[in-house]
Amino acid sequence: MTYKSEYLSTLEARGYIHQLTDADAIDTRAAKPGLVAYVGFDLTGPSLHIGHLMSIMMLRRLQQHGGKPIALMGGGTTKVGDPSGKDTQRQLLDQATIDANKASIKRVFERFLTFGDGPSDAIMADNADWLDHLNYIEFLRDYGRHFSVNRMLSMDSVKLRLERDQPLSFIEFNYMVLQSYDFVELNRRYGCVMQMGGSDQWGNITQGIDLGRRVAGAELYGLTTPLITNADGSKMGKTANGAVWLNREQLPDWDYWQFWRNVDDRDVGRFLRLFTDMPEPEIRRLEALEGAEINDAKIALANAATTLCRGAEAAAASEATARATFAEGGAGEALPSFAVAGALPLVDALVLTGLAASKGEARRKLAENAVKVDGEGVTDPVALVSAPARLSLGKKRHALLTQG
RNA sequence: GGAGGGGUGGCCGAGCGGUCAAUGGCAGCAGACUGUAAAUCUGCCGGGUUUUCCCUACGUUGGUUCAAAUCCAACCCCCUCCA
Repeated sequence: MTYKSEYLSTLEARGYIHQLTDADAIDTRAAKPGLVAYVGFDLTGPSLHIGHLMSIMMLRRLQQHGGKPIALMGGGTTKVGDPSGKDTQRQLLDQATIDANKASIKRVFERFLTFGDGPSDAIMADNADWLDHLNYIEFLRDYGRHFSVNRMLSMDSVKLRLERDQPLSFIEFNYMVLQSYDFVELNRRYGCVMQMGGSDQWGNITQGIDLGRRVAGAELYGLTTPLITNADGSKMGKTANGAVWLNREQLPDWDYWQFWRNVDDRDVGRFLRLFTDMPEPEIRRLEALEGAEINDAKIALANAATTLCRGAEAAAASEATARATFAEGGAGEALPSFAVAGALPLVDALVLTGLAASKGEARRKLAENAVKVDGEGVTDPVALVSAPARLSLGKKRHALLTQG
C-alpha cells in the first residue's frame, strides 16, 4: 500500500505498521499538519526497555513529520494491571513505587522527543490525573454501559487467559475499560485522534475508538506495530542479564551499545530502519555488506541507536572501548570497573565483577578454560589477582579491577 | 457451600517412600569453528566448601518413618463442574 502522507509513508517504508483501523482516513488526516497521537506506557518498572522502543520511535517519527505526540504515563492503569499477554496477574505496585518509576521513565523520553507548548511539541500526560478520582457509579453509568461483556470476553487478552484456564481477576478485566476511557479523555483534552501501540494492544485500542464514537461522537483511529523478533525467531531484547533497559541506571551505556553491536547479521537493516534515523540510502549500503564487513554495519547501528538513547558521547566511548578491547586486546575505559584493595582470590573477583554469578560458577568457568586475566588464560581455582587487572570471561565479557 | 483436578528448579514438564539437587525439553553460560554473526558439535547449568562433605529447595505448616518431592493432617492458592 502506498500513502500520500509523509508520516505513513515513512512508517510503512521502515516497517512500523502492523495494522491500521482505517488506512485511508488516517492517511488523509496525517497528510494535514498537527496530527495528535498517543502511546500509553505502564509504569511497572523503573525503566522502559527495548520492547518499548518501537512505540517511542513511532512518537518520534510523528514529531519529525509535524505531528504532536503524547506519551501517556499509566500512573492510574498501572494500579490495575494489563492482562494482555500475561498468564497471571502481576504484583500490584504501591503508589511510591509507581511515582519513582514514573520519574525515572520520564527521563528517557526527553532524549527521543521535544517537549513544550508549541504545536508539534510533545506532551507528557498521566492517566492518574483523571482515573484516580473517578466516581464508580457515575463512571459505570456514563461509560460502563457502553461496554459489552460479551465482546470483552472475545478479546484475545481475556480469551487466551480463559482458554488456558488461567485466572483473570475482575480488576484486570477492567483494564481495557480504563484504557478506552483514556483515549476519550485525551481526545477531549488535547484533540488526540489516534492511539498507537504494539499488536497486543489492538483490542484495547479498538475498544477506545468505539467508546469515543459512542460517548463523544469522535472519529478516532488506531495503529499497531508488529512484534519484533530476532532473525532466529526469538523475542527481541533479551540478554544474559534480562531486558535491555533504556535507562542508564538499569543498563550501562557499554552494555547497551554491545547489545546492538551483537545483533544477528540478518537483522541489521531492519533494526537500522526501526531504531535509528539513518536515511534509507545509507541503510541500503550498510545492509548490503557481506562477510566480516557486515560488522561495520553493526557498529554503525550500535552508534546510531546508542546516540539516540544515551547520547553521542556514550556511543563514542563505547565504540572506542570496543576497539581497544576486541581489536587491540587491551581495555577501554567504558568497561565495567571495580575498585579493590590489595590482592584477592580470582574466584571472588569474578563474582564481584558480575562475570560469574557464584563462586561455584566461577570455579567451573576456570575449569572450562574460560577465564583470562590480562589476556592470559588461568585455570587455577585458587589463583589470586590484584589490581590493576583486566578480567575476561569468554571472549565478550570483560571487567576491570582498579586499585582502590 | 459441594464434587473433582492441580500447585516441582528462569519456563514447560517427569518423578509419586530410599539409588533425588530431582529425567527430558526450552532458555542461559562457556569451549571448538568464526567475523564480538548464524548454524553445528562439546561441556556446564541451586549455594558453599580444594568436593565421594555440608546447606537450601519440590505451595505453607505440622506429623508418620531409620529415611518424604513422594504417605497423613490442616491450611493457602488456582482450575473445572454443580449449588
